Amino acid sequence: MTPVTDGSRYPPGVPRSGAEARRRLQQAALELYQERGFDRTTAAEIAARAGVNERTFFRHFPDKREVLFDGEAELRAALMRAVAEAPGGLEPFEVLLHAFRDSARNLEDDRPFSEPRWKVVAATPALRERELAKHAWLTEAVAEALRQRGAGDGVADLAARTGWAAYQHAVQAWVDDPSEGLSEHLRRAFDDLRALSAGIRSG
Amino acid sequence: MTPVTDGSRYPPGVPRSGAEARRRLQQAALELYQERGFDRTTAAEIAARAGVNERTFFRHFPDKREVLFDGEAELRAALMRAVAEAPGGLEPFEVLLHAFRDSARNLEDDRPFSEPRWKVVAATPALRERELAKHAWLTEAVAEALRQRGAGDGVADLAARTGWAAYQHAVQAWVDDPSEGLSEHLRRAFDDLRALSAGIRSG
DNA sequence: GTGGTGATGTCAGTGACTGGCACTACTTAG
DNA sequence: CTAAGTAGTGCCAGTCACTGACATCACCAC
Repeated sequence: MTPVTDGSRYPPGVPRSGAEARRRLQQAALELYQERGFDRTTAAEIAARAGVNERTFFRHFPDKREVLFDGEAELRAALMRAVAEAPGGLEPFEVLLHAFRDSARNLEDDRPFSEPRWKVVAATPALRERELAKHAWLTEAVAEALRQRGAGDGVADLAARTGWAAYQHAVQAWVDDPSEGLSEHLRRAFDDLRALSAGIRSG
Repeated sequence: MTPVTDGSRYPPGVPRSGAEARRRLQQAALELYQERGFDRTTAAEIAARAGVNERTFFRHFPDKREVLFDGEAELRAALMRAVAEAPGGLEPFEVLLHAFRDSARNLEDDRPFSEPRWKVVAATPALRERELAKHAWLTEAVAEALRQRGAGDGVADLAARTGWAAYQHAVQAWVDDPSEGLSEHLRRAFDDLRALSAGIRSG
């Protein structure tokens, strides 16, 4: 009997929910990116470590980068919800400070889990590019949420862009100096932004 | 006589400065990206239209995206120079407003030439990603220039990030409404930023 | 005209990603 | 309990981005 395709080497007993394979692929990818670096890791290697076929990798993720950026849709939704649920009567930047602090809590809780991911992303140009694209996407979501809160188009866009920039500054400061909480860094970032802006002579 | 490799099909009479081929490749790439879209354009097609070998394309540009992002080093240098040469005694944001207006002049002059490029970039996710990476690179340059002007690390980073965000907002506003100059949009962006920031309650 | 240098052409090869088809596990209607 | 139906996977062939190695060609200096 000549060896024919057996159709599946997927481990027996493991439910084929798809979510399982997905998780294993993410885990395997992160490990390999840490061990060998992103560039010297092939999709086939990731799939092998996850116990699936290379083709399956690309069924779960559109490309090698995206495997590290899962859950951005949830983050976007959470961010928009936080903006929407901020107390009424607040100025746009105060709304953002409120929303970012919300997001900050998750960030601080997940730090031990997501720190290795950060390091890999920070060390890999291709992954930083993707991250910046995700941030642009999130910034648009923030602007949209501000609009839904009644802000004008111009104000919403400007506040979202500059507010996000301040947020990123705070995150960076927090990574460099974790002795203070992200919430404190955020507070200081917006305060400093206010001080800086006060130096603009109008006209 | 069997046909052997002739070594070069580079058009005779054309000097091999390299800069010539480079320009032709950029032109061909932009044309093809406009006609068929970035994704359905192969590097071989670009090279063919430019009259060179595919390999030559990758000698001039590290990848298919970079061909549309030439001269960023000069832009970076010009930006840093503009920051350095801003009048003394100005607040950080005023320095940036000054520098961005400088950059804005070039942007407005080159508009007819660079507008098709913008459209292609805006329409192609892969190219937008690259553009965001370039912007991050330029933002770091601005921060560095502010530091060389005596600004502290924290202030330089925050001002560069938020200032760049305001700049991008202004550029977008200008593209949407060219009836006013970019310089005016910039002025308004920074004024609006000041007004927004004034709404932050410190603490 | 001879040698050096820079730009190119040619070829082979790796790896990301895709389409198509077959197969298997889990679900649901009957 | 059996028969579709569906979702998740394996397998294969193919395109294309990109790279390394080597030969060839144009131009410049001596």
